[in-house]
Amino acid sequence: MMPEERYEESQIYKIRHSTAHVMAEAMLQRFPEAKIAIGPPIEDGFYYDFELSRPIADKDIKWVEKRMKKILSGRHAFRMREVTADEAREIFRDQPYKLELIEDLVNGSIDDKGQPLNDPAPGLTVYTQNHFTDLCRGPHVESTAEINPKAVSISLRPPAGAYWRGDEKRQQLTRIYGTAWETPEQLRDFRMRMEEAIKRDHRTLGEKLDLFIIDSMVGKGLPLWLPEGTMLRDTLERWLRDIQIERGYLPVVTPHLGNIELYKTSGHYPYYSDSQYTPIDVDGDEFMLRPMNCPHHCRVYSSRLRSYRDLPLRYAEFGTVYRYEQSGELRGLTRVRGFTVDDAHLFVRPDQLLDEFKAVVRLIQHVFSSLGMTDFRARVGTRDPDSDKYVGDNALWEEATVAIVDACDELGLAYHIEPGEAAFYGPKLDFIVRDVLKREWQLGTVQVDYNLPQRFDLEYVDHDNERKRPVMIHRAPFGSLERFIGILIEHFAGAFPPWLAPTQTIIIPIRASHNAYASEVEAHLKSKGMRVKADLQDRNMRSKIKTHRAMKIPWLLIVGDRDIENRSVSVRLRNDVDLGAMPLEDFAEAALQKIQSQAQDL
RNA sequence: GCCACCAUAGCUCAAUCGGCAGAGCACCUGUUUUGUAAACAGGUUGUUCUGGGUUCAAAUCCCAGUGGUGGCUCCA
Repeated sequence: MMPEERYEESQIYKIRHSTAHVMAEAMLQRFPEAKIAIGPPIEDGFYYDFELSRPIADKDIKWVEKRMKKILSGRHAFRMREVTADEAREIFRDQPYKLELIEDLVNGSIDDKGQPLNDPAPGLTVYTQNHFTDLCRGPHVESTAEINPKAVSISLRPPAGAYWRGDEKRQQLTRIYGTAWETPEQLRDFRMRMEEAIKRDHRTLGEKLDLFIIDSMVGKGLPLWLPEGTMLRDTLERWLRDIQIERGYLPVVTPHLGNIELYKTSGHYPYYSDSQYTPIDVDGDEFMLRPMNCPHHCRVYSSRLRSYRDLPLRYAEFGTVYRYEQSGELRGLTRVRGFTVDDAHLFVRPDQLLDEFKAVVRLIQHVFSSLGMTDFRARVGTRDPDSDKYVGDNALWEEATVAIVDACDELGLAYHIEPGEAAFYGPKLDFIVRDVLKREWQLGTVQVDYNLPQRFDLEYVDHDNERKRPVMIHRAPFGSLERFIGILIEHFAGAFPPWLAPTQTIIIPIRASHNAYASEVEAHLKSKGMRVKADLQDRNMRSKIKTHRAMKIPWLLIVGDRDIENRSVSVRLRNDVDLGAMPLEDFAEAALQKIQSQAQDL
């Protein structure tokens, strides 16, 4: 692969950064009393945060956009100047956010525990274009002549509230988003990408394809799975369940609710109380909707005395968990309040850890590749050496981290290490997938845990007759069924490979007189295990084709007199390829082959 | 939770300046029997999200709430 140019050094980064300054200039002309905060480039564009005296309206945005284009057309140079701290304080004397930044730059900032985050900056620089000066490290374009006004827009994304320095206890500012490209063609492509993303939005497709709904009477963030969506979900579940049973996993089922003592023992309560629901009173005892499945599985382990010969024990459950999410954060299936984890907990001896970990990673790789999801990266989350929020002793952490990294190396998995991303009880490996909007989603996760075995006092009797502590591996290839299916919908734009398609084949009789044959074909394919329906409604053939095509059914079988005579079906694919007539048996064989091989094509 | 925007028939949307709430699709009833992207005719469907206010008059203006959308914060 070609080494990619770092975004921060690219021309488009400079364009976006400079356009952000131009937007700030135009905004100050519309809102002279505005206080400016920060305005960095981001993926696909830039933003700038302002404190405004009144809400910003669409007509303000239009005005500002127009003014920006005028400024951009003015061939104004971006001039950099080094200033002393006092000069900077004078320049920005009316800009409290800038003054705060200057102090942090001069002194080096510290976090709320007094730990230094940055060293003091060697010098301060300001950039000026036209009538606007901003505290800025740069770099910028030489002149606005390098920015094409026709490749800039600030009306594609609505303004949003954003807290100063991302801290919800501080002032909420108005964030204006913009996008800027090198050429108008690139801007047009970006618009088209956004439109494509909207077309693929799993919330729209989910409704159109009858997969799921979210009903306000049932509650926010609590999806209802319709029959078609449930078929898809069940297919995924059955598939993974079978794979897991082949690999020695043991299915268990545990309740959605548990006594609060369980979660006190596990440490989830009150440690994660922010994302848990208020306990429920049951005859004077407190019960909680479970936020995780692992405490229940620990108690399954504890149900009898274990020998070293019993390990590894791999308990698997599609376990539904409930977590409080702030209402503004809920989104379709990708962020919900109740969801099902394809969970398993492996209880292993320390000497089994590496092999078991590798087997889990192989399983996850198999799951992703079977679904054609190739745009993912792996992240090894290790602990932050300067933090004390972790449990367990250093030697065990070191051992677990080495096991994870060795496993990745031995499997040839591309990964990068991120200190500070570990769970509090152990290091982990996360699989991060990119969707069509280029948003990254954390899906599968594997975590090594020394903490819960200790908290639940889990033991096994080793061959030397000593009681020892097992290690736990938490793992979930999908992460959450809901989120995973949401991403699958967008990934396939609703056109699922046949093995996943809720309905695989629709049979369309040309006339009512062909209904009997259509039903016969339906029964035949059903007996072979296909998900198939004959559409016998009193409507004409063409309108049925239109309907089922829109539902992205993989195979449409048209049957008429000629087909009855030859015991054939006329096959039309959802991508509008017409395969013509073929013997029913040939179709069944070909379709089953595609289904059984989990083919991506038709 | 916070900021902004939005809410009209089952769905997608219209309704000029505050002046009788409409269309397409869907659905129902007939007619039609069709070889690959919507047959024809007729019909049903409304607490204009909820509650309050302004007005002779409110889908439309104002206030509050509920729900949705885009962000922010958080994410075991």
